[in-house]
Amino acid sequence: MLDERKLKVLLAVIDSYIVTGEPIGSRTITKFYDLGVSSATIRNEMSDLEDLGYLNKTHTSSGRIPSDKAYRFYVDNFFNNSIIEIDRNRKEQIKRYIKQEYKEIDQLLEDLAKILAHLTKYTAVALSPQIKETKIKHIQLLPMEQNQILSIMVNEAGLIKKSIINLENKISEDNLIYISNYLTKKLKNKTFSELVNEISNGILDDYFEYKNDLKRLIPILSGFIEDAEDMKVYADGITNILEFPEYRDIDKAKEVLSVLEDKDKLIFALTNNKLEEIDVKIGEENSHDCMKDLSIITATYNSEGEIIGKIGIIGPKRMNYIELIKTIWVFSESITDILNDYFNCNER
Amino acid sequence: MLDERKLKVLLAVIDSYIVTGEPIGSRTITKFYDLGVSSATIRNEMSDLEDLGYLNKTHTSSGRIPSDKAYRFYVDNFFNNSIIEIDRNRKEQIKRYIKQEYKEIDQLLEDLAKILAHLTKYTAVALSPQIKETKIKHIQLLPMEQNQILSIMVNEAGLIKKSIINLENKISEDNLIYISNYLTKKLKNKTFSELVNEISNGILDDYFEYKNDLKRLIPILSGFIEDAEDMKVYADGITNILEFPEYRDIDKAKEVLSVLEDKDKLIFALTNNKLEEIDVKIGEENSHDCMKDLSIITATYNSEGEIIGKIGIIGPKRMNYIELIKTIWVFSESITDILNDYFNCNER
DNA sequence: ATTAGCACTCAATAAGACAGAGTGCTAACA
DNA sequence: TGTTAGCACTCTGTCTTATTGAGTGCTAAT
Repeated sequence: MLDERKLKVLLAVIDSYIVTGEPIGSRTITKFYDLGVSSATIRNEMSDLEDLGYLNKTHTSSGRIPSDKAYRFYVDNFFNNSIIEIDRNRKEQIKRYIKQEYKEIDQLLEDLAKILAHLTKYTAVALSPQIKETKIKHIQLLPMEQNQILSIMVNEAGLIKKSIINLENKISEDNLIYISNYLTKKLKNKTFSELVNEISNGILDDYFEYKNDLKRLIPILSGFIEDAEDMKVYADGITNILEFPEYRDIDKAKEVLSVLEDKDKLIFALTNNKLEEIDVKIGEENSHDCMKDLSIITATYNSEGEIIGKIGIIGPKRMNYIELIKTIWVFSESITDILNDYFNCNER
Repeated sequence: MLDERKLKVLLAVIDSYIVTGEPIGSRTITKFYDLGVSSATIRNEMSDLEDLGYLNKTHTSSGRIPSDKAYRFYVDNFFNNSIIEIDRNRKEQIKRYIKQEYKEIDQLLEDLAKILAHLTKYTAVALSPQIKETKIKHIQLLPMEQNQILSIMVNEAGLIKKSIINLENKISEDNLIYISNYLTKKLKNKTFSELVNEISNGILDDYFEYKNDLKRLIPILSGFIEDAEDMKVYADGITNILEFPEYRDIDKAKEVLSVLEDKDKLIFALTNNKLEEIDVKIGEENSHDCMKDLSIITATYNSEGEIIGKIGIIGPKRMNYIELIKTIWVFSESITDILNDYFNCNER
C-alpha cells in the first residue's frame, strides 16, 4: 500500500492535472501543495510512483500525469456512497427546471441530457428505458383504414410503443376491442420480454370466441416486441469536448467526436457493464478501443424499483470524478423521483 | 452581363476552388484550363471579376476565391430543374436500402439522413413533417387508469401524436369511444391547424349526447395541438465537416459544430425560406449570422400533394452545388414515393 | 487587345537560438 | 539513512530569420 507521503504526492498530481491538464513536476508540487519536503524528495517519490504504475511521463524530461490506475485508485478510495449526502438544493433546482408535465419519458431524458451537459461542460448521455424489462400497463388495437390496425402499448414509464400493422383480412372493430381488452387483462404487469414467452408458450391459446383473430395477430405482435428492443440514446453537449485542451488537435477531436456521434457505439458503451447504481469506466476499462482516452460515469434510474435506464457523462479521463459522480447521482435520483411521482399520481 | 471569356475564367476558379479549397491564381488557370490566352490576360480578367464582386482575395498577393455572388450566379445559371433527369438507378438503390417496412416516418428520416451524410460526406439534415399542415386520419381517446386518458392522433404521413391527459373527472369508456368516433368523423381530412380553428369556432358545439364530456376535453385537445408544433430535426454526419481543410482550425470547427448541434438553430435555418422544391442558401443568404460560412441545400418532400417536410445538407460554401442538388433531389423524391406507396397500399 | 517581364507581397516552411520546466544523479548533510 | 542542494542534461515551445513559391499589378513592347 502507498505510504502517507506517496499518497499525498499522488493526490497532488491528480488534483493538479484535473485542473490544468498539464503534466506536473516536482517543483510545482512543492510550490502549490504544502508537503513540507523539498522538490528532490518529491522527485524521488514520483519516480517510485511511476515504477508502481500510478504515474506516467509524456517524454523523458516532462512532468508526470496520472495513469488509469491512479484514477481508479482515486475513485475507489475517495468515493463511497456514504459521501453523497444528496444535495437537496440542487435536486429541487433540477426538479423545478423540469416542472412542466412530461408526456413522455423520452422528452424528459433529452431535456435532462441537455441540462446535464450544460452544467458539467461534458458530453451528457441518457439511455432510454430498456423497454423489454418494463411492465405493460395497457394494450390497445385500433381499426384504421381498410386492413390496417394501429397497435399501441403503454408501459409503466409512460413510454408508448406503437405500430401500424397491415393485415390480410379485416378484423371487425368489435373484435378488436374485445381482443384489446383480453390482451390487456392477460398481459398487464408483465414485462415485454415475458410477453414474448407467453406468446410462444401458447398461453394465449385459451379457447375463446376470437381465437382465430388472435391467432392471426400473434406473429405480428411477436415481431413487434422484438422490434421494441431498439434503445434510444440521447447525447448532448458533444461540442463541449472541444473546449478541452487535449482536443486542440483536430485529428484527436475527430476521433472522439465520431465516437460520440455514433449511437451504436454509445449504446454499447453504456450497456456493457453491470447495472451498478454508479458506474465509472476509466480509459482502457471501456469496452471499445476507440474510447481508451475517455471516461464514462453513469448512474441508473428506476421505476417501481426496477432499473430501467441510465444517465451519465462522457469526457476525457482527466475529470473531477467525485464532483461529477455527485452531480450525476442527483440527476438519476431526480428521474427516479419524477417517474415515481408520475405513478403515485396515477394510483391516487 | 459577363462576356464569354470572363465566364470561362469564373467557372475555372469556381471549379478549381470546389475541388481543392485553395485560392487559385492566373498561372494555374492557364495550366489546367485551356482558355487559349496567357496568364497576364487571365490576370486582367480576374481583376475585372473582382471589381464586379464575383471573386475575392484572401490577401493582397493571393489567388482568387469565388464570392457568395459567384456561387449564386453559378447555381442560378447552371441549374434548372430540366437538367435533372432523375437518376433512376440511384433512386432504386436508395429505395432498396430502405425496403424494410417503416412504422414511422421519423425513423425513415433518421435513417435517410444517415445515408445521405454517408453518400455526400456532408452533414445531412431532415426535418420531420410539419404536422400542423398534415391531414388527420384518425383520432382515438383511450381510457387508462383512473382519471387518465390516452389521446392518439394519426395523420396522413403515418405520424402518430399521442399524449396522456389527466382529467379531473372520469369519463366512461363508452363515452370515450363515442367521442372518439365523433371526433374522427368530424375532423378527418382536416389539417391540425384547421382543427384549432374548428375548436375555437365552436363548430364542435353541436348538441349531442356527450356534449359535456366533450366540452371538458376541448381545452386539453387545444393545448395538445399547440404542442404538436414541435418539429423534429435529424442531423447526421456532423463530424464529416471536420474533414474539410477549412476547418483544420479548431476554433472555426467549434463554431460550426455548435451550430450543427443546436437543433433550434437548425430548425430555424431550415424553415426560414420559401417552400421551394429545391432551395439553396449560400453563406450570407442564411438567416443566422453564425452560418455565414455555410451553405444549405434543401429539397421538400410531399404527401398527398402537400409539402410536409424537408431533407438536405449543410456544409462549407465550397460545395459541388449541381451534383449535390441532384443527389438531394433523388432523396426527396424517394421519400415522397415511399409516403405515397404507403397510402396507395392503404387505399387498395 | 495581348503578353512578356519585372518588382513586389504574402504565407508557409525550415532552421537555429534560447528560455523554461522538468528529470536523474551525486555528493553533502543532519 | 533519509533528505536535500546542486548540476548536467533533455525535451518542448516560442521566437527570429531566411528562403521559397505562388501570386499580383504595372509597364512597355508586340
